[in-house]
Amino acid sequence: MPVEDWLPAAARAAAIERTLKSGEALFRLGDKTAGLCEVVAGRVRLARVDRAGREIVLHVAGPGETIAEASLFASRYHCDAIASTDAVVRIYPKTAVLAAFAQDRAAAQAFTATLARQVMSLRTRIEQRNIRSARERVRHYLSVNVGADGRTVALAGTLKDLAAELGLSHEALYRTLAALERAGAIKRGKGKIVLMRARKL
Amino acid sequence: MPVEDWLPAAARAAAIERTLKSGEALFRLGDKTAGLCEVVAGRVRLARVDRAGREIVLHVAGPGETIAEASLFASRYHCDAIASTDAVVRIYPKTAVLAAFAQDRAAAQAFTATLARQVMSLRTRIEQRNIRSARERVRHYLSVNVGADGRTVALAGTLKDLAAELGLSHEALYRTLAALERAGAIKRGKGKIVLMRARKL
DNA sequence: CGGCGTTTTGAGAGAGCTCAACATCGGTGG
DNA sequence: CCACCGATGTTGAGCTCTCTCAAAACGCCG
Repeated sequence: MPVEDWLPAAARAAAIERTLKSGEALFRLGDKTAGLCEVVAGRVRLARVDRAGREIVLHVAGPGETIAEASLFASRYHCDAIASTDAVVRIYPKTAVLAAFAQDRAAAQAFTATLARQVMSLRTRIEQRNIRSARERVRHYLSVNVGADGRTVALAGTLKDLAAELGLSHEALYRTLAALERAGAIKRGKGKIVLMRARKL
Repeated sequence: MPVEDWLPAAARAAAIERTLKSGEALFRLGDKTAGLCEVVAGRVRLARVDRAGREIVLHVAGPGETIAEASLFASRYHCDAIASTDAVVRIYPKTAVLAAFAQDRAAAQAFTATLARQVMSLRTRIEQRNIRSARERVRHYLSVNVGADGRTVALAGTLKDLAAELGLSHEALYRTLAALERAGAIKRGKGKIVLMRARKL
């Protein structure tokens, strides 16, 4: 849900805009929280680094999406936010947003509903990450992310990015997609995947 | 955070109490949502069933914890809730809770903060589920769930339950715990695990 | 004591990861 | 316009680790 639809103008007016180069960090785990953040352009990923030094992608946000909602109630960030492409973000300071919620009940409730939806989508992601099989994981991703036509899945970034988002090695993803295409289950296009025969997935 | 601390008495008065036998379902995916649910006694797990017929545990709630928060804003449940032990739950009807939030701003904000925390803990769980290695996954679980003393991890149910919660086969969990104990990293007691040498974990 | 579910241990197979080599593509600069 | 370069995309081979199937020891409760 777009920020303009529910965040009162007073809070929106306090926004700070910031541009990020690809690979640049918006914030790091442990930094003090600034506030709610909306992605205006590009893509920003939330990630943590495991003890083996590998990055674990928790979420990828595109234009219109917000990140760091939970940080309104925390003093420190609990993960990294890094631009996956050149990006522009708007930061709504914590105090301004909380003040707006105190005055505008509808805004507060809309925000709560947003969080509730996020909880559901995170559960879905847990379900995905619990799947060991690359094929099933890809299948699950495709079925969750089909567009309105029910057959097309738009790909935001590179396949390598997707592999990271899926928690697979990029080789495994390549192989799985190739196998699915060979089997006639999908067709790959530039920046998209079209489901051909759900039966074969 | 205990429900009594933030939910207004008016909403609490509308609660319906229900007892569940071990294995009994509180609700199933697709059922119409009733409202917020608090676990009074026993343990209730949230789970989905994957297409291979295996159950994927999304969360296990114990006494004092609430489940189905997100369902306040949805019309259908998006996962199953099943009693892992004999249990008692209190259901606060959706309308009563939403009405309370409309009147009591502090309650609404406390609820929002609860959701925000849940988002964070779900992210942590995604991180965990992304780990392939059984050893690392157990290590992650232990480090996230150590008690106040920093060395003891209380186990709610059986090791088999824990294996399901971790998304591991129970054999893998047994072997991993045995190996960690042999290495002197942990010590197992009844219903608990004590960390001995974090170095060896 | 008998029965059932949990806890253990063993062996084998499958699947993804890692390392490695190579092809492709887009952008840059001569 | 073309050569170069880095990153993405692709494929191959071997290894490791977990899963699965099996079987047995253990513990608890009637």
